[in-house]
Amino acid sequence: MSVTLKDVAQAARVSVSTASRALTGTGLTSERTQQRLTRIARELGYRPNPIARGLKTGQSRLVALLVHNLTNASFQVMAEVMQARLKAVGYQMLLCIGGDDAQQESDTLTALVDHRIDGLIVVPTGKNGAQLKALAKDVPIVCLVRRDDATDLETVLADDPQGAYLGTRHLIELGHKRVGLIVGRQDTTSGRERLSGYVRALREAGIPVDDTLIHAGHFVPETGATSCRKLLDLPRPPSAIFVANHEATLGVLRVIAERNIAVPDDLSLLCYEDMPWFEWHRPAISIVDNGARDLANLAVDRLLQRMDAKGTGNDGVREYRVGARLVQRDSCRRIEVASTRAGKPKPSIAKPSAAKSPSKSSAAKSAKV
Amino acid sequence: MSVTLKDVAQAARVSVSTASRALTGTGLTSERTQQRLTRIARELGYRPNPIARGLKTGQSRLVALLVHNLTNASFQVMAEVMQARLKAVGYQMLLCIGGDDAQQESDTLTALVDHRIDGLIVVPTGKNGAQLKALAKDVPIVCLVRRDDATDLETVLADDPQGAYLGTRHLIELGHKRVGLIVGRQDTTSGRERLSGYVRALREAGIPVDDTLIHAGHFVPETGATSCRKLLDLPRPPSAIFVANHEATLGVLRVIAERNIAVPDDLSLLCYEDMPWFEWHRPAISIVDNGARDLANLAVDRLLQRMDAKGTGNDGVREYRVGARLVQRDSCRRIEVASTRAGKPKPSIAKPSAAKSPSKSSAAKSAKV
DNA sequence: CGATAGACTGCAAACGATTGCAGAAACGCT
DNA sequence: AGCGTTTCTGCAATCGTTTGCAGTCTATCG
Repeated sequence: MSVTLKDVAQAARVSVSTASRALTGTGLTSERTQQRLTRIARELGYRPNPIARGLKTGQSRLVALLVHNLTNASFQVMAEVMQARLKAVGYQMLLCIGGDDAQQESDTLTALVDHRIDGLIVVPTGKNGAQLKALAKDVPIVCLVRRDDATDLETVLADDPQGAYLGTRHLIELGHKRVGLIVGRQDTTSGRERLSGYVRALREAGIPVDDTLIHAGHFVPETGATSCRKLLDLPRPPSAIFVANHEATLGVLRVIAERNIAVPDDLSLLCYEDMPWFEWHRPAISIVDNGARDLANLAVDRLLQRMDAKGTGNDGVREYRVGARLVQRDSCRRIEVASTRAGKPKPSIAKPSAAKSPSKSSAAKSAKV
Repeated sequence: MSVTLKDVAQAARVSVSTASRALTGTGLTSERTQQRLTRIARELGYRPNPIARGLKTGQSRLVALLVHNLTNASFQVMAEVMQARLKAVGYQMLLCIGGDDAQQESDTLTALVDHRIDGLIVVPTGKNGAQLKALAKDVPIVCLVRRDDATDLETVLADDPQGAYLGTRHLIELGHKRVGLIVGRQDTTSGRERLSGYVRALREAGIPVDDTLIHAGHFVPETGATSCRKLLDLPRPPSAIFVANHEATLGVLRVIAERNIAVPDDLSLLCYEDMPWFEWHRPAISIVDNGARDLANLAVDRLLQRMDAKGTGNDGVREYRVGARLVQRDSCRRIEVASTRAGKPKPSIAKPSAAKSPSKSSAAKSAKV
């Protein structure tokens, strides 16, 4: 079948062990034989068998990335970034789709460690914490994007509190007083943290938090649709909606289309995490970018370090954050008075009038004074 | 570290070989010892080491799926389907992103065979035909969605000629005489085949093929935008556009939004391959479904069969097609049929008759095309 | 010139499983 | 009881590498 080390050794008239040492560079080998062997190996097209090697060394040069699904565009770019990074240092990346099913995730997990992966980056569903914790003894693990509270694994998170804060503040600075929030389930890290960022921005601006403006739900488009309808049907509907639940975005857009709502003229819209077509949507949709590339890079950094420092256990830091940033496009508009259509005359005398740094809002088309 | 076969054998006071035979079920083993061993193995938490097993058997129980990217939604569902299917028969699926880079694809390919994968399903870029052909000697390979002309690999294709034919015929049956086609590069299987299906439907209906209505381009949104503009700017623009290039769809939608064109009142739109948000877009977009799930299933079927019938080489059939079907939603509209009885070439401009579709046509704030 | 360190090299034993072959036990039959 | 079958079990080799240990060779020094 394929060329083995033995073949190379025979061709070079040395023993297998010498060949091994020469090719791996380990051990003492004379300069000459080393060069000779690499040449011969190349000529013969020798490729070391990772399986045999793995059996002996206990390593596989395989790193797995386990995500629950790939519909979220961020995961696609993360996967690509990671694959490139890992390949550069000699690892093959295994991308596995865990599904939302706990059993499925669990099975995949054991299959992976059976295969003696050298490292694992996982977006935990939170349903297999115990297993993850146990596995962490055998293989370096880094959690991504979500924290699993049942473990104390090293975790790389988006700075969701900050991202949600930035987004909300942006809308407030544009003059919005009633900002609807559609956010994810409150039993997830991101769900909670984004809500808190939203609240913080409101507080900071002295705007009271109105519970009727906040909708938390599952990570599916339907959530977005129903939440959006409820928001719009409010007696005093919001002048801006912050969709801080990526998966809900489609549902929101659907309702907006259904009702022929003009964005941003009738309603400002801000979303979370980019989609490739957002900038081509009319109007182009402004977003809070959670920094997927940075997340991916940091996760790989952490994992590699962890894999190197095999024995070294608890090294202090367990949680990393990567910054979020606002990407302004055309779906948010400056308004003067908060509620435009609701009859109630709003006391426009906002107390601590924020808007100290209006920032050059991108081509604000209609900032009537 | 982990429990080995030796541990189990010792605990059961039998030899390793007996333990192996009992647990794998191969060979002759007494019913009693078999049960006893399985029990002990379970108690000890024994998990066979796939690496060691692989070294001996030459198999890895790993199957790879290599795609060039995951942005195409079809690939995501295919990946999920395949993973589930393969897991059910005891294989772990490796999902690899080849990128559009030939070198990258090539590297990944060799890494995979180095790891002794048992099978490979690949969406070939067409740039590594020679390598694929060589690899096919070592490992069963099935091509998916695209054919690599440099090889004679077994290939599972969508029925693009039929799909394009169905779509075009649908539009024709709705009364459209001028159907614009936006299609992929003509050096790809799908690009050519979809064009041919379009032409066939036209011919069959006695409609002359107008080259100015046909735009072939790269698999990127920009293609869709520029093609769409050109079509709309024609002296006699089409009354329907068939976007048979999935990746171009976003560009088309963008132009339609830009120009405030009312779909389907002013223009009928038919796309190829679903996206999860198509049914929520307003209007919901009709598509030709290429049958991603079926494709995935068939590919797995073929691969598994091929993996079983190891030695058996050329078994005749080399190309499989899975049927396409039309999914009618709201983006295509019947227009006044020019002539029901004779093929009278009637150049009359379609009048804006609103009678036909009772649906709440969207405000129609726009002028005519 | 011989001893000795130092630099390489080869032998052989792992790693954890599978598997051909031969020996042992159990069974039925005359 | 003796014999041939059948049924099970164990020994040992093997897959392709790595690696501890011991042996060989060269060169250097006294």
